[in-house]
Amino acid sequence: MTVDNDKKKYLITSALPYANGPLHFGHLAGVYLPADTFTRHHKLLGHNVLHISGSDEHGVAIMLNAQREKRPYKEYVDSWHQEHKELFDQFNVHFDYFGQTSADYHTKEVIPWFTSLYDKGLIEPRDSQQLQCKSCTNHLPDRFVKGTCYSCDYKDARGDECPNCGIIIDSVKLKNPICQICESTDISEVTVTQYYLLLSKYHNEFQTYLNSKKDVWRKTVFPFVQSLIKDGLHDRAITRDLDWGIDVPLNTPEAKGKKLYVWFDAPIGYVSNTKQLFMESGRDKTEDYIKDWWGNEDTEIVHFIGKDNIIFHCIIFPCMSMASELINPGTDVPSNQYLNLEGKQFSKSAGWYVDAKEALDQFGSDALRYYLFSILPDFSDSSFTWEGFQTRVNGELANNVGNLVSRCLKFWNKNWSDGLEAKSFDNFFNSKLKSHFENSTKEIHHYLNDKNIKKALESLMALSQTVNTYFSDLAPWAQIKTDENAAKETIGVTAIQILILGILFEPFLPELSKNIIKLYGDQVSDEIKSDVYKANYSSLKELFSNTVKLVAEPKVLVPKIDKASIAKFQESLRAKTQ
RNA sequence: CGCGGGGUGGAGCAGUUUGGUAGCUCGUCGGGCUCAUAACCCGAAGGUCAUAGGUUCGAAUCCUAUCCCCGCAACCA
Repeated sequence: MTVDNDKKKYLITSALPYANGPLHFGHLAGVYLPADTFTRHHKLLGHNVLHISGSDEHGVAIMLNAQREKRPYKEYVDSWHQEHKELFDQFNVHFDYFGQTSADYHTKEVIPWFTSLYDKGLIEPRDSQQLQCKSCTNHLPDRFVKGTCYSCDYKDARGDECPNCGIIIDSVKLKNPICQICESTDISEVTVTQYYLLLSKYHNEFQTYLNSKKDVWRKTVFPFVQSLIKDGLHDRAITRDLDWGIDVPLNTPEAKGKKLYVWFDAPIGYVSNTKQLFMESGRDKTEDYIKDWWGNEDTEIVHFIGKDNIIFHCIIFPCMSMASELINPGTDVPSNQYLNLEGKQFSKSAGWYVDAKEALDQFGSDALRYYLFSILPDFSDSSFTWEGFQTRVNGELANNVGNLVSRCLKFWNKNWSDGLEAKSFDNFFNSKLKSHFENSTKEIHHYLNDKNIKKALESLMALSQTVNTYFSDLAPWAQIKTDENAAKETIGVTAIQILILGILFEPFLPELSKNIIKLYGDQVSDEIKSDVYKANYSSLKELFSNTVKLVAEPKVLVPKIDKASIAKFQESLRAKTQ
């Protein structure tokens, strides 16, 4: 097994969840689960790795919803922040730091970004026309206004695009505009001054960066980005007239009352949260969050996101990072496609979603993680179905893995509860099995390094199946009648394979992994786990060079999902379609 | 000609970059086993790889054209 050089660091980020509503399976499968697995993998390999995320708490949508619920903004985002944090905990998605963009430390981190870009002449104020609702006084960005298309007279055109004729709409020109916030038609055009990030000035530098990603970024990412910039980069407004957000850090009259656009400050949250981690943990005071991590050439910066975030993570944030010279741009952006629900896109407003928390309470994290991994939308959209969930968990995880642990370890406990002596295990270490496990481990690592989580888990499941075959071929239940030592060896060697499987499952299903390892007792140290994960079996061999007994009676590790338990979820969705 | 993704045995998918006997999981059928969560193991059937042309000794894979499905992605986070 090759070991990466010690200098290399992995800075892994997960898209900041918007503190404005419940998270569903799409978020988990698209971003948080793959990121968690990738992180756990590198931690087990002993690499220097951080997984950073946090709540994204600014923006118009949050303002409007907080107003609707008549709650103070801060209280509103705090409650969603808490909610999301708990969900991640229950799903065993672990972050080294999960912060908030409404926190003071974040504001402090954002200001230098703005001033640096401003001082370099990459930010300037410009006037533009925008609609404003006279009734509720809100400014109306594209999505907050509807009206009649000025090209085809379609009555229900959106503020950004006409669904009928497909043209890109300039919302100011819409006929008969209607405010989407208060339904008023009393709308007028006003001139507003906003600050623009002059990405057009940065086109060549960005192009150089992009070219270097041709063979790094996924096929679903690189061509898309390339097509977006074929006409050059567009300048973007990065301020808004809102009363919730980070103040524009300028003392000019134009800046008064303006806030930074949420997408300007949000990605900086990755950096501010890293800094806050070091501040709070005091883990290694000498470790500098910029010098050692964000600005370090030996750091691989990996942004896990959904495809709706590509523009920001592949174009705007890299430009901001390079132009401000504050941090290095991302190395890889493994953007996933969308996960649908029973064939249709999740939609909170239409009620077409499953509250991840409710499902978790019913089924636990192993079953849901397993199924979500198996349908991970890494290269194309996929669909969550309750029937698929039941089939895959029962047919694969329960039957293949759960039952394997049961059949072997129960046999062991029933016949030799005092333990098995060293010679029962020894054969694993000089057999073909060992190299088989080494090769499989190598394959799994290869896929994980490639961020191909689905494939990695498939390899692991295939490995588990070979253990079932091994066990069946030797038939210890027959051996024990004629040659007890042979039976002991079958059980011993299978038990070792199960333990290794348990350790290899850690990045995917940490709960299951823990439960399997637990059966073998405290003697399976973190060091042994780490060695075994790297397919180095010497410490494991040492452990099994004594008599070993199981410390716990094996229970059902993976309960079957019965029809009745998924029925109520299916039922509530069916009600939504009527 | 808006852009992107996709169309492979009954279902869900891999394989397409670098052409060379069409693969996986589930389901179905037959057999074995009885340690185990009615689980496990072995074997079999089942595909003109959306369609039509073309290149080639050879095409799921390359080229051209057409059809169908999904999404909207620089002011939805």
